[in-house]
Amino acid sequence: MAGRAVPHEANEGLPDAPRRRKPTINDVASMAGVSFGTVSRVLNDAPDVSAATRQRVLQVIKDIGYRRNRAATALVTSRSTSIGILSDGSPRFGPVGTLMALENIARKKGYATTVISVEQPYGDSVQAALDTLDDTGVGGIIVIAPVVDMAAAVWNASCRIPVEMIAAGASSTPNVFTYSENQELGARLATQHLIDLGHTDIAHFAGSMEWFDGRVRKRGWEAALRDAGLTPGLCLEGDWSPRWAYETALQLVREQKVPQAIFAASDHTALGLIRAFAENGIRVPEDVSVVGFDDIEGSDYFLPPLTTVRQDFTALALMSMEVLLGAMEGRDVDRTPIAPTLVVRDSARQVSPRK
Amino acid sequence: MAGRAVPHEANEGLPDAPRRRKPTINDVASMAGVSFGTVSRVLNDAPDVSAATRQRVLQVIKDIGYRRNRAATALVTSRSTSIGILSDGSPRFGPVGTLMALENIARKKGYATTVISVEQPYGDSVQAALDTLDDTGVGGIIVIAPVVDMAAAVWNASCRIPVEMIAAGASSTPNVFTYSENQELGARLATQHLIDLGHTDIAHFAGSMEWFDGRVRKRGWEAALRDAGLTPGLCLEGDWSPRWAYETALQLVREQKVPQAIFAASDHTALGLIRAFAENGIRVPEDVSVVGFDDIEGSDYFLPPLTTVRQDFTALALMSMEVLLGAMEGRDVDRTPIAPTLVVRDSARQVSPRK
DNA sequence: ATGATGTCCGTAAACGTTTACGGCAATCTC
DNA sequence: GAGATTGCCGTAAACGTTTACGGACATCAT
Repeated sequence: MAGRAVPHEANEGLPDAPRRRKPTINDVASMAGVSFGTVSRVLNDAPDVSAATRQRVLQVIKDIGYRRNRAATALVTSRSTSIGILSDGSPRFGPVGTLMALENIARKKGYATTVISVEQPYGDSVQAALDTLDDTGVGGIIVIAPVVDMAAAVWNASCRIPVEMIAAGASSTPNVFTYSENQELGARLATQHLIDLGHTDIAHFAGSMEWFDGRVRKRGWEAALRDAGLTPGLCLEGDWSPRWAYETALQLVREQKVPQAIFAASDHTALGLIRAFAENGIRVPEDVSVVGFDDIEGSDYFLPPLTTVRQDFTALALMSMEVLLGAMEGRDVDRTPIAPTLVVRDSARQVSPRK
Repeated sequence: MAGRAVPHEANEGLPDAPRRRKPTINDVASMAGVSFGTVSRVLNDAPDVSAATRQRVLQVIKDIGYRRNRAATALVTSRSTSIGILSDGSPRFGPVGTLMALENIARKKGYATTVISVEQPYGDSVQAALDTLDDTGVGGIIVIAPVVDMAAAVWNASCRIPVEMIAAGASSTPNVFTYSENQELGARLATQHLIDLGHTDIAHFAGSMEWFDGRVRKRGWEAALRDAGLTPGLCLEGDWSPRWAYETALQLVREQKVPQAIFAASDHTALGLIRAFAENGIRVPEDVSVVGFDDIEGSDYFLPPLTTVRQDFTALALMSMEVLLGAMEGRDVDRTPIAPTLVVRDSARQVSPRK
């Protein structure tokens, strides 16, 4: 039976090897010939430990692969090293982008993130999620609430720990403060670009009015027009989908009501309406100018490459993490919103002198 | 001072209200007139407690909003109610889709998820992330490893708790077992579709060979061709980006080497090459048939609507969660991979009888 | 009445840390 | 050289649970 190959679980049969139990602070202490108090001190970079001892302890820690038990620490300090993220389950561009960026920033700041998502109807589910997050010992919570109803649920919920909400254009309450990019500005940028190109008949294919983003982008469109002394044109309210935009645009074509220029509330929306036009021989940008919103991957390779507005999710995540950390530590931080940028490509052109 | 509106933080000024400390099991016990042991029993649905007492305790719990301290529980039981997800930081379609789906499934199964992402170079960072995850007390870890290097780092890492890797076509090791969709099948489906349409000159705009997905999709393309008795045509290896596809396709046009049909490794790739063709008067699908992979949002509204293959991330997440949970509980579960499906739209057509 | 049997409940110890406190040398002060 | 000071370290208690054990009381058969 010699030479039997047992590649892993090598300590399986050893009589007194401690069943792969994680080493504790006491193991370290006895191996280093000190008391657990001393080990705790070096773990926490506390003073009152000589350089020599510190070295020795550190060495033992490395040797036996000791890792601090977070549960025990959390229990006694009730401090935590992770932050919670509550998101809606939607796979849409904005929320997902924010989520990924948040995770990245948190990691760089040394925080783990635990995320929970909720689905419609948002009611108790939001409160429950907040509670669960609290239970897991997060120090603060960031809510990605693109949908108005979800934000309302958050406002109505109660929570011991700091809660920050990322919701475009929503207002802060004493319990939960909000942060977001200045999407209204983004919409203004888009619309203004169209105005600068000489267009006066500028329609809006809006997103869902159940979303803050939809509301705010529409508001920006209106405001830009108003400020330029133009009367807002057609505004159709949809659901962000290419399908809706396609069908709505088809309708416009049938009714011969195709506008000069269109600000689409999202790139996906733009995609749908551009196809509807293409199928009917209406060219973008020659016949109608279009600008989108989001700058999704590939929008630079649409036909035509889409002029759109880009949000900086990394900056957003960075700022909102800063804000949350500030709240957790009782600091006060600057809270001016991030500005999106216009990226101009080929889907909008100078108004043509036709007719 | 009567009637003053103080909607929240109501107990702020009360003299002897315990500074909003979370109630403990002892608080519940004393209020219900039992010992903490009894409360623990009702908390854990243990027997040996009379119906009446159970009711009373439950009522108190509800009244004072008691919630079990997870850290304390974890400390003593060393069991956990959350699972860890390790992902690469890439915002690409596949990984993100998987991530979102995993989170959803986990929540439905009553698990919280804590996610950490790592960036290149994957080396110690992967081991560190695994350790951190372990520290936070997760019961198992799912790694989303689209990139070969990352998977290698996982294979080389060591971890006390079960680790499952989602990596297309990678093999299991004793330490970490893998699971994935059958992307090779997906690629075969796409290629076979082109073959069935009568094409014989079928090129492949491949993804990155640093990705499992890129490798496996290429393998599927080759296999389908071989099985049909056809010799594989041109294969260009790229990086998933529309830009690369665009420039590569342009090159093909210049060299007059545009193939009859193309299987693009991703919808984004398809997007780029279609634009290159469009700019040069080459029509899809009239002049060249294209099928993509991913079925990203909006691909049904590309010009033309893209024939592509769709992965079922929900099913994938469900299965892999099942597998992980099985491993955590020592069960054995079925591990046959999910099959993607072909969704045919307008970008591929019967071979034209030109020339 | 006696012992056996069950039902319900209380108690002690443990999980792995942190923190506050106290103690013992060695060094300094005059 | 006596007292005060400093630098280093050990110890006890606490954090909020779970688990194993044991005890009180009522019920039942004999």
